[in-house]
Amino acid sequence: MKMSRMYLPTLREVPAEAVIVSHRLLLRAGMIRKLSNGLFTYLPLGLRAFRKVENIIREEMNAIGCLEFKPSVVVPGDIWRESGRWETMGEGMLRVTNRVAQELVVSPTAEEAFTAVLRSELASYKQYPLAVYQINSKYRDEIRPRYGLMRSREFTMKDAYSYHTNEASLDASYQAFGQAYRRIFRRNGLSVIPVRADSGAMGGSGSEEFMVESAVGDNNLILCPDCGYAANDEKAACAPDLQTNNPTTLPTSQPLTAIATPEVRTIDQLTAFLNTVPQAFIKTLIYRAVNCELDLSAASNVGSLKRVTPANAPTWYPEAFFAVCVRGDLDVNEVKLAAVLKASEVALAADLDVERLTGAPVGFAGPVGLTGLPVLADPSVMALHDAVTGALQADLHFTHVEPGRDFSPWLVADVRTVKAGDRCVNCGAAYYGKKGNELGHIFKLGNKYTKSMGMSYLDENGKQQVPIMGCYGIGVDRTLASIIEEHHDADGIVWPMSVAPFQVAIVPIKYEGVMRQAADRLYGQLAAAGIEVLLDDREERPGVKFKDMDLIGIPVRIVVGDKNLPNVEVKLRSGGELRLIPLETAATEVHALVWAALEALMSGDPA
RNA sequence: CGGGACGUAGCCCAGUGGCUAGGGCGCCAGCUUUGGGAGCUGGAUAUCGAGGGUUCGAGUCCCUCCGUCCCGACCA
Repeated sequence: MKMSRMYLPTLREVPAEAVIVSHRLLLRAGMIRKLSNGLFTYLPLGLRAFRKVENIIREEMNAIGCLEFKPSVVVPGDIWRESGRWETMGEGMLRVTNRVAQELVVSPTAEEAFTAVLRSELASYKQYPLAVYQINSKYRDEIRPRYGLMRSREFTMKDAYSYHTNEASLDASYQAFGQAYRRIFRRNGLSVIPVRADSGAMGGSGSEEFMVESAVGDNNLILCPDCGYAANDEKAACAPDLQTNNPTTLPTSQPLTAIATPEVRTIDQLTAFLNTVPQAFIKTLIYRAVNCELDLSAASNVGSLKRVTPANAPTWYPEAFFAVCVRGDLDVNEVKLAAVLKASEVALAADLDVERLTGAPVGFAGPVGLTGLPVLADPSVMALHDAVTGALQADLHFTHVEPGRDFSPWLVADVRTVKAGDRCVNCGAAYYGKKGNELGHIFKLGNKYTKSMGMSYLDENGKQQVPIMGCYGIGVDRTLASIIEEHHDADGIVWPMSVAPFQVAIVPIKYEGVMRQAADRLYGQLAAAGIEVLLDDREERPGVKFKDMDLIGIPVRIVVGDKNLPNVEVKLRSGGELRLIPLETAATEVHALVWAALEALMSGDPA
C-alpha cells in the first residue's frame, strides 16, 4: 500500500476526550474515530489491526475444532422470553420494535441465539459434543462507556458455546478453550493473568478470566507471590487470619453481658466507646437477596417467604432477607454472598426492613437471639471469642459473646472481601493486589439455557436428556486496545508483528530519483513475497514521515536515503540498533526478520 | 441515576457585558527548505452546542434542553 492512496488522518495533538493511552494513540494514529459516546468507526489502518486480532482468534478456535457460525445480530425477543432473560437482563439490553410490533433484541450475548438454532438438530447423543462460535457485533447499553475501545456500547466479541452430554466432555472442552486462550493472547503479544472467577448465579464449577493489568481496570485481582494463586476478588478466598494474643482470640468463660451503648451504632464509635479494636466485633448486616435459588427449607424462620416452584427449574424466592455476620474489621463481598445464596442480586436492606426484621434500629443488629431471618456467618466470625455485637435493642450491645455458645448460625460461608495482605488460601503467603481488565472468560455454564429453552437429546438408552453447556468469550476491541496499552512508547504504538496493520514501512527520504527507484524496487520485492508493506511516497519532509511511522508503529522500518545507497537502513520500531543492509539483499533479510518475529510470537519465546 | 468539569474552525486552546471573535497546529496558493512534525508571505474555514431570558449591547450573566469527559453506582 502506498501512503498517498491510504486514508490515514494522523493527529499531532491529543483529542481532549481521550484519557488512556490506547484511546489517545488509536485516535492520533488515525485508526478509529468516535461517532458518539460508546460508538466507534474503525478507519482502514485500525481495521487492518482489528482483523489481525480477529484472525488469530479465528485460527485458534478452528484449531480446537470449534465451528464458526454467523447468527444475525438482531434476534427475536421471543427466545429471550424463553430463557427468562427478557425480564432479568434489564436495561443493558437494547430492545427495538419493528413495523409489525415484533419485539427484537440487538444481541448483547448469544446463548439464546445458538441454542435456538441448535436445539432442533442435536437430537442424538451421537451428535455431541459440539462447539460453535461467532465473531460478531454486540450491543450492550452500558451506563457509562469510557476509555475508548475498552468499554464501548457496540463492540465485537468472539463468543463460543459448547454442548455436551456429560461433565467429562464439558471439562475436556473447557480445558481445550483454556489452552487456546493462552495461545491467542500470547500470539497477540499480551501478558494476561488467568484468574479464578465468579461464575455467577447460574452455577457451574469452572470459571476462569483472562485479565490484563490496567490502572483503569475494574476488577481487583488477588495474587499470591509464592504459589501463583490468582483470583478475581469476586471469588478470592483466603486462609484464616493468624491468631494473635489479643483478647478477642481467647475463649472467655464470662457469660453473655448486655451493656448500655447510648447512640453508639458504628464500629468506629464502638471501638472508641469500649476502648477496643474493630477485630473484637461481630458486624451484622441485613441483606436483601433477589431471586434466591438456595434451598431455604432448612431455615426455620422463612416459612412466610413467597416461593416460586416452576416445572423445569429449582424453587426460588423472589425476595429473601439474611443477617450476614463478619468480623468487625472486614467487609462483606456482595458478589460472593450472591453466589452463596444463588441469588441474582444482593443489596443492603432498607432501614425499615432492618427494623422490622431485627426489632431494633439500624446499628444494633446481632446474631444472638435473632429469629426473624436466617443468620449467615463468615468463618472469621466463628473464630472469634469474647466478642461484641448488637443486642437487637436500641442502645444495647452484648459483650463476652462466644460463637457456638451464644448463637449458632444457619449457615457458615466465606463471604469476606479478600484484600492484599490477607493470607493465601493455598500456601499462607501474603497476597498482593492488582487492578485488571477482563479480556476473556471461560466457564462451565451448565444446563440453564438448554433446560429453559427445551433442548434435549436421546441418550444411549433412548432416554431424553438435557445437554450441558460451556461458554467462552473474548472481547476483540478490548484485546486490540490492550495490545496498545502494553506496547507503546512516547512516540506512539509499537505493534507486535502478529497484529501490526503493516509489517514493514519503507520511507524514502525523498521520493524521487534513485531513492524512488530503490524504494519502488524494495516495495515490489517485499509485496511479491507476501509481506504487508507500506511505502511513504508522500511529498513530506523526512521528519514528518518519521513521526507518522513512529506513531502508527509499523514493526520494521526501511529508510532509503541517498547518502547510504546502495545500502538501506533497517530499524525495528521496538528498538535496537539501526542496521545498514545492501539494497540487493534487503528484501530477503527483512522477509526473514518478519517471519522470525511471527514465529517467536507463535512459540512464546521472546523475540 | 448522583457528584464534578466542560462545549469557541478538522485538532489543541485564548477571549474583563462594549468596536468586525483571536492564536497555534492542520488545510489551500506561492517562495524557500529537504535525515526527526522547518521558515516566510498570502488565503479559506466559526450559526461561539441549541432554545429562551436579562440588557442599549451577550461567546461572556440567568433558565431549560442537548452533547462530551471524569468520579461513583452498574457491567458476559
